[in-house]
Amino acid sequence: MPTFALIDGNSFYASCERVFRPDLAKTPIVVLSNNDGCVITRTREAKALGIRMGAPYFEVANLERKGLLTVFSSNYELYADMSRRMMDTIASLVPRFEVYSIDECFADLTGLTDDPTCLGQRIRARVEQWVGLPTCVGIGPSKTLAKFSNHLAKRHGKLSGVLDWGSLSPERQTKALASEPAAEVWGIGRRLAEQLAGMGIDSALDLARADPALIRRRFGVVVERVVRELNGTSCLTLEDVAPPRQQLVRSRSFGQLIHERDALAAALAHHTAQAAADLRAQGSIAGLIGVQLHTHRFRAQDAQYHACDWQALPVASCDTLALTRAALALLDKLYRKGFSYKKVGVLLGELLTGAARQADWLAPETDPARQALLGALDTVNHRYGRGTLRLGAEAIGHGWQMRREHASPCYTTRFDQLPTVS
DNA sequence: TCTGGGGTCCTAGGACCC
DNA sequence: TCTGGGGTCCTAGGACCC
Repeated sequence: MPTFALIDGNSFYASCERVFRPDLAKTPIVVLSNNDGCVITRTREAKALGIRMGAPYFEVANLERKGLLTVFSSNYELYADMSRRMMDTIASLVPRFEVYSIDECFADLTGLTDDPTCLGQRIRARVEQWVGLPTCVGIGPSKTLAKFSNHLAKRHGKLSGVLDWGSLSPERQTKALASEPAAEVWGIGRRLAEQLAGMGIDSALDLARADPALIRRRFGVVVERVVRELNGTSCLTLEDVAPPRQQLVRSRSFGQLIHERDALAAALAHHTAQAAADLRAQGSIAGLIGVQLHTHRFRAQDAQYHACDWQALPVASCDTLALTRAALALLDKLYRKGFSYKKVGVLLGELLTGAARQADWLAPETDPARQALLGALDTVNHRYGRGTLRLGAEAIGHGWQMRREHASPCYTTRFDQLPTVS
């Protein structure tokens, strides 16, 4: 029987901030979405203040003004680097693992002779000591039960952050499933939870006891797998090699509404440059490029315009210049004067990676001089920070930058922002 | 006044083919 | 009156995840 562990960081983004701000160890913290829009991470203390997940910033600004809450703009450069350190540390203790998201990973503990709970505690202790981040570990015979155990480990302080499903008696397992709503189960979102409730399936236990054949007919194979996994039959495997991405999207809302084509073009050129760099970092080329343009969807009084168009690239490419040219041409097709724009984005599709890319014998070799130029671009931007070297197109318009009024330094990735010892 | 961004998978239905 | 049965590919939409 397989054994999976799910390890995830507690209030991950906020915990990353705390590593460099020990003065905030016990205080309520929230981290905001891009553009300081809404709350996406809350510490336990912030939850205790009654702050909702997804609450718009203005709802919590009051608490901040009174000094009851510390607010951070999201700093993905910092979180991504802390994530890498956390994953490297976990890799030093488990034979195989899968990075599932920025703050969590699955590990395969099948066949290990160690007691799973002890191993879970070792993982927690090492991540805490080496990286400074608090984690919880859930262990079970399926990924879904590992997730569920992790959820229980978070909820019940008595468990000291680790729960092995296999260590519970059948009676305790039944009680645990009965104590949580079906919506807490991985793979059951709001819509499915509503439909399940209509069938009298309210708790995780109800779901575990549902007839898989009936569930399959009503909801398809995905939910059927959830039911089987809840009963300890593993249907999902550990994917330790990440499949290459199939598409890449890069878009941001603006800090303020934009009317002029040039400002849109500057923002779009910026997103395209970032997307092209991401593409090169994973060794892919794109065959298709798209641009999307949006007005502010929450401003009902404004005329709305939402447009998107695609263009096949003559040659699949990861070249910043070629992609930017194509993106700007699409923008000029889509742009209509007179609207107040809130967001622009670039989409790259038909990505080819690795072997698939080699097999594309129709694609001519990229010009070596151009390759050297792109290599230099990536090297400089990696060493001195993204955006150090960029195209002129990014600089022709202003006013589109994100709002990030509570940004912390990139303590670990920029020389000029290293933490100093006082 | 203020409400993010980036992914994946599955299914149903239509076009088309033999 | 009768008017098959599969396949594949593509797209749109819906659901989920973090």
